[in-house]
Amino acid sequence: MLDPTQLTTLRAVVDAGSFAAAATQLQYTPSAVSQQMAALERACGVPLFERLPHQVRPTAAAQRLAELAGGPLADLAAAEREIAGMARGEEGRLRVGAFPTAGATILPRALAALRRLTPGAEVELVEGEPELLVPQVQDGRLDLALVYEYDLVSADFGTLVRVALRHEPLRVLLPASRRDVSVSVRLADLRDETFVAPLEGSAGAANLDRMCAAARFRPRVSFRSNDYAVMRGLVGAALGVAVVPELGVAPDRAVRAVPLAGRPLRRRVDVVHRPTAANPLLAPMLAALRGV
Amino acid sequence: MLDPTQLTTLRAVVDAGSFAAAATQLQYTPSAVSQQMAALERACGVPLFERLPHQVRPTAAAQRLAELAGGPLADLAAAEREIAGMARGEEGRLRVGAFPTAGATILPRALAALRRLTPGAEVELVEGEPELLVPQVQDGRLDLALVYEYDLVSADFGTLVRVALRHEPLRVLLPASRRDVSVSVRLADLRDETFVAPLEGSAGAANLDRMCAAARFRPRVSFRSNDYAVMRGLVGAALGVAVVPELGVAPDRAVRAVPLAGRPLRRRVDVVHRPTAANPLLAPMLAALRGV
DNA sequence: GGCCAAGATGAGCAGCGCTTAACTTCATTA
DNA sequence: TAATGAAGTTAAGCGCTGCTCATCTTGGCC
Repeated sequence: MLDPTQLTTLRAVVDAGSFAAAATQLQYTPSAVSQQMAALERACGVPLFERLPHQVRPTAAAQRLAELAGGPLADLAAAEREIAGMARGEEGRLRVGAFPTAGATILPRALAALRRLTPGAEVELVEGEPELLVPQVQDGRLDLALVYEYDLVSADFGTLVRVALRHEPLRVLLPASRRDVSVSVRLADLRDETFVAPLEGSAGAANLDRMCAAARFRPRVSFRSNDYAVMRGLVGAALGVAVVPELGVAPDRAVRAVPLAGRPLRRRVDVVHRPTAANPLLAPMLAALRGV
Repeated sequence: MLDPTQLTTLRAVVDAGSFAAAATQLQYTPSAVSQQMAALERACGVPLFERLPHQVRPTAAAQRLAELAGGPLADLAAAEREIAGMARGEEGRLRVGAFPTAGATILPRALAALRRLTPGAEVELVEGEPELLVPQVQDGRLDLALVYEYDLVSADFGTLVRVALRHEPLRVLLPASRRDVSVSVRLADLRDETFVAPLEGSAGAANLDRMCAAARFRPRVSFRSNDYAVMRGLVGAALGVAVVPELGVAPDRAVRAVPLAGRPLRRRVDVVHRPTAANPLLAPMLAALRGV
């Protein structure tokens, strides 16, 4: 492979018209230019200069080579600049996963902060439950993901790095018509209620089951959904009560959200990523998330 | 400047999927590949691989870089091939000058021979008198030139290299009607003739003057031309006699060409070029010319 | 549990490419 | 004609680079 350094020097020589001028321009000694050009001639197997007293004259081969080398040298420099931009996080793409509620709440604010930090970055968003996102982070399809884990339902994040973002207390959703509870409610007092529960098999459903088991009852379930808006609607229609994390609470005149009495049970929200911080945008994104 | 060797290795790694496979493919040791990629990462300032047990996974930056580098690397290789072709004389251009008669006689045969030697070569032809061509060879506008020099009119070729191609005897052109001379003629016997001479100031005219001066007379000139066909026409019309080199003789029933008696006076035909054999096509062309 | 494969790391060594310095060759100028 | 200076070349020296070889680490696999 022809040496780009020598080709750059060749172009400088052809442009400047002499070894000495090219040396000045490139911050070399004339000797270095002379040796580089001699080496390039050896590599090409063709004379690149006619040696005249006090000057050199580029041959047709040298002029052609200088011309041919211009494009690739510029392209390499452009590639270097683009990669440097990626290194600084000015360009590049970050693939982010998030559980549905986070996508609507935490993420937009974090992404706004990221945009301020790295205006050129592209972000690809994937919504899904932690069980779906974690494998994608592990195998590299995602750079990071927002996931949750109930205190009572441990999840497996393998070797991924977890950064805790927040701990959400769980709330009980009651129809607004219910006046029999005030500032808080004990779960055991809900043993005779009908529950609006998460879908069977989900971490939320397992969490509810374990909470109730700790309170010595099995919840009677009337409806199931993983969509907190749906759950609120059902509760507001007095079709049951629900236990949801704080992010699942929204202003709704038909629904009251009441803290649980006793030891606080929570859902933690984590961001997970591979230990290798391979994407330069990962650090700013983590910073943005922590700042929310 | 990013190192093309490392970029080539990067592409091999991204293609092959592992350092070891790339090493095998490129005839390196795995250690060399590992060190090259570490150096490239240092140069880029961005992780190019996620290190997993027993494998590496190229990051988005690595894939982008491999993609970006493909073009320039291929272009550099293509440039190298083209220059190698020029070095072998398979392509490239040779700029040849020749005096007018040579252009019609010696050159075509030499160029046919050159075409056999280097089929891909391009030849640029310039016709002109030696006084015009020699400076063009000296300053590089021509690679070589066919020139002549009369024995009696020395020419200045500066530092150019001269290769003698042939020595042309001079001939006297007489109207065919002239029966008073047979196998040869002494110049002194032509002292009362009218001459068809080369243009004043040309080497041919100087040659005629000096020849005649040596024979103790000044030629009476009726017509002047540097075109041998014109001169033959004038002689054939019995408007004078002429002295021309052998290349100026052509079959013509109205004209007889007779050798000069006495010490042979000649015109030498040389090829001249700069001492630096900078054009790879120069050597084959010289060979072709010598072969004519 | 032992083995193997992939990659990382350190030592060592050869070669490359720079600078410095001295030399050659001309052109310019006194 | 001699001195000066500029351009290029060449030799010496040295530090850095980049390879190989050897060794180590890690984790999958029989």
